[in-house]
Amino acid sequence: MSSVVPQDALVPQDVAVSPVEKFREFLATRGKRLTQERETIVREIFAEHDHFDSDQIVARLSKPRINGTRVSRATIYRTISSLEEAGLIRKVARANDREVYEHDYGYPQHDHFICEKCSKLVEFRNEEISAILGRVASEFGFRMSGHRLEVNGICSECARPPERRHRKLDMI
Amino acid sequence: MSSVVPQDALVPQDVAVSPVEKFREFLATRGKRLTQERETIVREIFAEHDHFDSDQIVARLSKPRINGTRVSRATIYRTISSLEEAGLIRKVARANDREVYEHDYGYPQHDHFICEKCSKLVEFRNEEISAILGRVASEFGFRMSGHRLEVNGICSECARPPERRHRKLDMI
DNA sequence: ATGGATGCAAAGCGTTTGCATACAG
DNA sequence: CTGTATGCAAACGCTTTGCATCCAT
Repeated sequence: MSSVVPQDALVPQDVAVSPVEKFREFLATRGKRLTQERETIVREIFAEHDHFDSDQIVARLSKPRINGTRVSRATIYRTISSLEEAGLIRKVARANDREVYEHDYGYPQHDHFICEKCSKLVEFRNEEISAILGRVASEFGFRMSGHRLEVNGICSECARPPERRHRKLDMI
Repeated sequence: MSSVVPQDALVPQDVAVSPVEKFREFLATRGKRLTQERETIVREIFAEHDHFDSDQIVARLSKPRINGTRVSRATIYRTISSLEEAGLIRKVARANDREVYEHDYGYPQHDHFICEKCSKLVEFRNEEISAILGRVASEFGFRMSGHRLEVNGICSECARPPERRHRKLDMI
């Protein structure tokens, strides 16, 4: 699963507190602790800005690791749920029967193109949409808290007709 | 001025062919037949314009029926998949770990509010959004085939502060 | 001590599928 | 006859959970 972030609007915003710290605060409000395992998971998830599913994290953390904590599947699932509650991550889509998550903390609201051929997720941002939604919601007396917008179709790469490696060969 | 097309815009459009007939045509192109079971399922699904999940249809059709065919769970799942391929229905959301479908054939494109409290789905239609998406997609060289937009929040009913049945009682 | 956290394995649950049987053309 | 469709039950795959153990305060 790859994700392209072509717009500079989607680089991380400056956030005062790191995801780990943010999570610790959240846990504290629930009388819970930031354990070694939880911290490992958060660091792994926020190591780079990319979409992910639970199984990918399991794959990386649940087998004996040279350096670092090994974390069980159960704990990973439980922690991902907490991270979602904490607002650090959110579900963006479903692919291959798996929930796909992305960072929510420290990144601006955006939506996604999903290529029906290669399953690539491409982020895009558009102010107008949020604005319209806010307006439409209020017309319905609906108190909007967020939205999820997936645009399906074929990405430019997959749409390109199959071509030989070099254009000149086409002249045969 | 409202760009929202309220409920009555979402009544069925005049369609030349009934869902059953449309499905028969689709099946024909695949060398398949419209069986008694398949017809029963389509009729049940299109009996009224409402969202549904597989289990609801199973509940209605998979037990011995006084009048009408009984249909197995497997056939219902298989037929719902076909209906989706045929473009007669489409997935709109996921609720309680189940895919939620709606009629796609004969109804205009629209989006949904989803109440986080009562899970109610409210349809709304807005031309601007489609227009913007078309524009943004083309900027990305993305060939858009459709979209899925869920707006989360609290519906007007659930947002209303809890009040006693009759206002006069409030005066006690 | 004590309540929270982890890991393991088993259970859950919606959905899919293999297979034997039934059926339509 | 031959390919398709159905029903049943078992299989699947992701996710959740019961429970014994472990750990931090």
